Amino acid sequence: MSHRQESSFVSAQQVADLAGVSRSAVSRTFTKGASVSEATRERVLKAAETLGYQVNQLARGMMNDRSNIVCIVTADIDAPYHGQFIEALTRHLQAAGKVAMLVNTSGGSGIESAMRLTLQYRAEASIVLSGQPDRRIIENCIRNGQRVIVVNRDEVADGTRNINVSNRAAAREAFAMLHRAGCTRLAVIMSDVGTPSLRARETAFVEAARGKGLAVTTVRAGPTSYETGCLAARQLFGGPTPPDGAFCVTDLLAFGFMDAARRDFGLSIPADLCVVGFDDIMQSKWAAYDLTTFRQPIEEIAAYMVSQTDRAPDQTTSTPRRFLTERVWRSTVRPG
Amino acid sequence: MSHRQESSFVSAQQVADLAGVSRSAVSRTFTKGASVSEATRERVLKAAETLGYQVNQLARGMMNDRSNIVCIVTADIDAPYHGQFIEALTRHLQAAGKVAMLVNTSGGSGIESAMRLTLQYRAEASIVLSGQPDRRIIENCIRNGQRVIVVNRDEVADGTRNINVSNRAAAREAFAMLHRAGCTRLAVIMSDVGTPSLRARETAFVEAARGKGLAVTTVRAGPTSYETGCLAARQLFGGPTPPDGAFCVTDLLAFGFMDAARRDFGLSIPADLCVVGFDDIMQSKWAAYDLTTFRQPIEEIAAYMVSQTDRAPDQTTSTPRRFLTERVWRSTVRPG
DNA sequence: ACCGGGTTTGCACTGCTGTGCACTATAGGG
DNA sequence: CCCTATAGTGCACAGCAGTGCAAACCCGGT
Repeated sequence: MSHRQESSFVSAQQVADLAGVSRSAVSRTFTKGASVSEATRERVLKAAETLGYQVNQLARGMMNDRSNIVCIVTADIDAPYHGQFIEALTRHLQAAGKVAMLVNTSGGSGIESAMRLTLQYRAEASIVLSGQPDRRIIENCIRNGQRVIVVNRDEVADGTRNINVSNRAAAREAFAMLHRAGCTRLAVIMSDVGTPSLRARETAFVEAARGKGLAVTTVRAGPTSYETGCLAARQLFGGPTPPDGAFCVTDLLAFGFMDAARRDFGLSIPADLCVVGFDDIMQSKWAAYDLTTFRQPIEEIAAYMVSQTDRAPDQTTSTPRRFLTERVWRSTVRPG
Repeated sequence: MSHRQESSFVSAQQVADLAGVSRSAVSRTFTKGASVSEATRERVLKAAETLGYQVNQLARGMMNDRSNIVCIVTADIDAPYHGQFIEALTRHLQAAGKVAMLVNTSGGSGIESAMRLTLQYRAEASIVLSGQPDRRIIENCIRNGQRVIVVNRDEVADGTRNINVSNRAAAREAFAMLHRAGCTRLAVIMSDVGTPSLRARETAFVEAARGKGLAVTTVRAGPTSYETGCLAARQLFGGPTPPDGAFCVTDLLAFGFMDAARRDFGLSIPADLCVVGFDDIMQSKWAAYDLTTFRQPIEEIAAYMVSQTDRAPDQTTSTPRRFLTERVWRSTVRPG
């Protein structure tokens, strides 16, 4: 006889009652490596099947302090790059027996409220894809025994797992490609949010150009979006020094830049203008763009992040893991 | 004195010890509308701040059977349409004080395992964006007191909240637009997954054409993707009856179709070929495509879904809520 | 000083599960 | 037939937070 509301979750006690065993037996049936006889195990499974019982992970998590929840905190979920990243992360997490809690920081509430959610749900780890959480907040997470995994943030807080992508090397190579293609009036299409990884790409490109005695004009016309790319093109080609080679710190920016250059200024790519992007998102191989760019090994990064999600014995700061980008030759740069 | 490991989550007891009050007082300070004096409230808040305490939502959820977790189960998270949907959903969920658990069904484990997760984490509701969960599974969720919200599934199980989009009306209008533009050799670019909404778009278009005495050839060249759109174009324009008007049941298909038609067959749009899409995803307004299509009111749908997420008093089957799509005129159809 | 009314506070119980420990039953060997 | 090793089972407790209830407290009025 259940003392609970009719339409509420089935508990192990109810299964035990129906199967005529103790609740411990039910628990043990669903705990790997516990000692139950085959007979009762079957009785329990049958009763569970009848009632539609599923183990309460919330309670189980409270028991052994392993919620199996991992928080992904990010803004711009609808941006293609983030979408691909989230897809890979959730897939790998589930394969590892964990679940992803997706926390959107675009909603005005900001990142500190996101990290609070992370703690409230006792997530084992937080994967921060975008935004710069305050150092104090991160320290609080770590103090609570949570793992914090961070991409392309240079300042290493104690205990965070850092992941770097070879931004600078790729940016230098981007310059080399444009240089070999004979471009002399160079531009960097940048966004006005100062993410460390984007800044690294910009400065490395500028330095490489300076090494060859070439000046670069940088445009920051807004957030990291297609529209900002359009705007940048209009500023540059409407101005006094139209470029003949551009490095867009993001493929999304490159698309807007290319579209505006072609449609509003009648330029043809790569004849009049060479373009290099960064990320190699799904759209970059679409025929309308066919963008030469640098592939981020999202699958590998996601797999590594998930592996870092396990609570490791040592809390010491590990050296950041470095991932190499791979150059993807397509048709927006003239072959040298 | 804490008997716990050093690096573990802070509990209310520890806060109480530090503040010199009972644990109840701590609980009450963090419970809206409970009776605490201003003095102790401040002492508690101070201690909580010092220790970095956050309420354990897992335990709180176990108490009052309100986990505040809502599961979003979907495949193809990296598809733009899904990305935009997930962004809107998470934003609205967080504004309503809930969190999103993202369950990826692409990982081979399938949808039944996803729904199991949903139950295991005592989610208050499941929002199923793609895939057709077995009727038995849905019934199990409902029996457990969970709300199940489903898009464009015609078969109404008892207690699910259904949401429909005006697929058929839009498809009829798509035909009318192509007809007015003078197209006579029509095609539907379809995917081979039999989602009810996609099928509805196809059949309504075919019926409308038949009403005007026009035949339509349907192509199903693969899953709902850019590449499938390319393939469809190659099949159609390499075949005996190349179309001059195409209805793509998804914008993503339309992009592939247009790119292949332009690049591989030198067609110009809309002079040689008119194209209508469906969804109005972010990329549809990019200059390279500038696709005329039908906008799905994602923001409104997401808001409504989140509102349906609250456990309502009546468990009766509600009539499906219907959302109207809005025609978006761009440049891929000749003006009639 | 005493009493009444209202506000705080602590106790103890609940919800759900995992697990150490003691106990039972069973089988197998001498 | 009896003893022992072992597998299986149930009890009771832990873990964290919310809440009804009763006790304690504070304040003002007489």
